Amino acid sequence: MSKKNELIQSVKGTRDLLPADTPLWQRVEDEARKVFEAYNYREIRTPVLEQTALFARSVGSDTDIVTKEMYTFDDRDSGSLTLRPEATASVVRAYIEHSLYNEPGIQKLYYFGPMFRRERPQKGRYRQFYQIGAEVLGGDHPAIDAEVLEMLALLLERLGLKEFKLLVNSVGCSKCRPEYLKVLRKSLDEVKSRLCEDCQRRSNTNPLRVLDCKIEADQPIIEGLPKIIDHLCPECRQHFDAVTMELKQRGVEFEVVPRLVRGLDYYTRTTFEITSGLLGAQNAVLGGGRYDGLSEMLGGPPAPGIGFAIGQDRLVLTVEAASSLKPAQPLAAYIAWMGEATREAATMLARELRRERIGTEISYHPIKLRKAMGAASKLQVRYAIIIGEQEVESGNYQVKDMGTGEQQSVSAGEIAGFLKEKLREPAPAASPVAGQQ
RNA sequence: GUGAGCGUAGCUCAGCUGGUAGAGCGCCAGAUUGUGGAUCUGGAAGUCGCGGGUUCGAACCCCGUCGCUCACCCCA
Repeated sequence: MSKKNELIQSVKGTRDLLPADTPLWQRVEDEARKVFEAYNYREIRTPVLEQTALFARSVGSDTDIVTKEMYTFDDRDSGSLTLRPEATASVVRAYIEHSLYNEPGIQKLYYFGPMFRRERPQKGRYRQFYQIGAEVLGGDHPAIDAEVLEMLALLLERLGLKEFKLLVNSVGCSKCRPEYLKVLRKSLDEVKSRLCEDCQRRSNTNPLRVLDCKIEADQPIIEGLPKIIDHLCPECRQHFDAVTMELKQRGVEFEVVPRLVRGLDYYTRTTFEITSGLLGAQNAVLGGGRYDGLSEMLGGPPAPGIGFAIGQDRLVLTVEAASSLKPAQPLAAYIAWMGEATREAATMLARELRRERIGTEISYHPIKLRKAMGAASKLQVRYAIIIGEQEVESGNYQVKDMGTGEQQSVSAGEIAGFLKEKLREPAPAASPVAGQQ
């Protein structure tokens, strides 16, 4: 341990999720899985590493993600590779590569996993971050868009979240968007001088971004700018109207936000975002939209699609802030044994309980009963099982309810069954079990 | 890439105009050799982020550097 051994820390923007954190993450993942599968989505797992060209072509070679945020390196024999900054491109690539378009019906796919973007970290934004996402490929019916949003609303509801807003817009298609951009540029030229510095720059580089400006003083001016939903082609207009109508039918609350523009090039028509006031500046919990041309951009057949990505880090922050989920009861039982003469009996009981999926802890070396009870208490187990020489002799062990302090004698062979029966009942109010509905 | 704030014990933090480090919580042990959560007593644990400078003397002042956080940008 010389002083020269410098401490090695986790890489900037990455973090460890410790045992104190993971139950919430698991809970969010479990709920997402259940909801998605109820809507007939199936899981897909794609590599974290992809050819750089995949993202350059789909996300857009002029976007911030591609120009300055990707972790890219040259592999010895595979050319330029990139740690995925998002997963939609990968899912569509896999869809094409394995000809999933030949499967009957449309494909509904979901995924979980880490994404990588080299940005300056801040609250809710990390260099390795996690997304829970889904894609629907092979259909462009407005009912699909509406169903996706209905599903998302259900997921958030199941996670106990109420403070969120669904924002919806349409960004048109390759036919109507260029027309709109012309109109927007023209209007911007007239008002540009009155906008903030950033917006003046955006007017040239990315006029759509001006609509997303958060500067108070700019708002009245932005209000006056032409809206893309007023410049949609008849097909896009019809699609948008159908989506909003269906959302109303399904009882999904939403708000049409003409200024909602998404940052990735492949989006067409429906775009959406869900924001939470419980986050900081990075208030988007999830975002997504339709991408009807993406499959073709990647060399596949025409295959319209729509999808979303939930920022899991942000969702967890939101759930935490709303404290809508209670921590789970950690463990069911602790076995307290006294002296070497009781070791075997205790070990065998632990083995049996664990085989019966009853969470059990036991000391590896003999300790005083007092210490054992202290350990049981710290672990917050529901039951302590006491095995001393008397118990081994009689074959009846002491089972103590740590909540009430009541203790009873149960024969060794019946303990597993006894605990299983008891554990079926919810724990007393002092230690609620997560997610009981 | 830009800006601001903050780095003192495992955690949360105190430490006045520079005099060489403290509290609470947690942890360990004992009071209590077969019964936990309370209480009391004791204990372990700090290169005061790192490097340099000023000074008789630096956790404190100055410079640099690294890290974290938040914000801009952008996005999940």
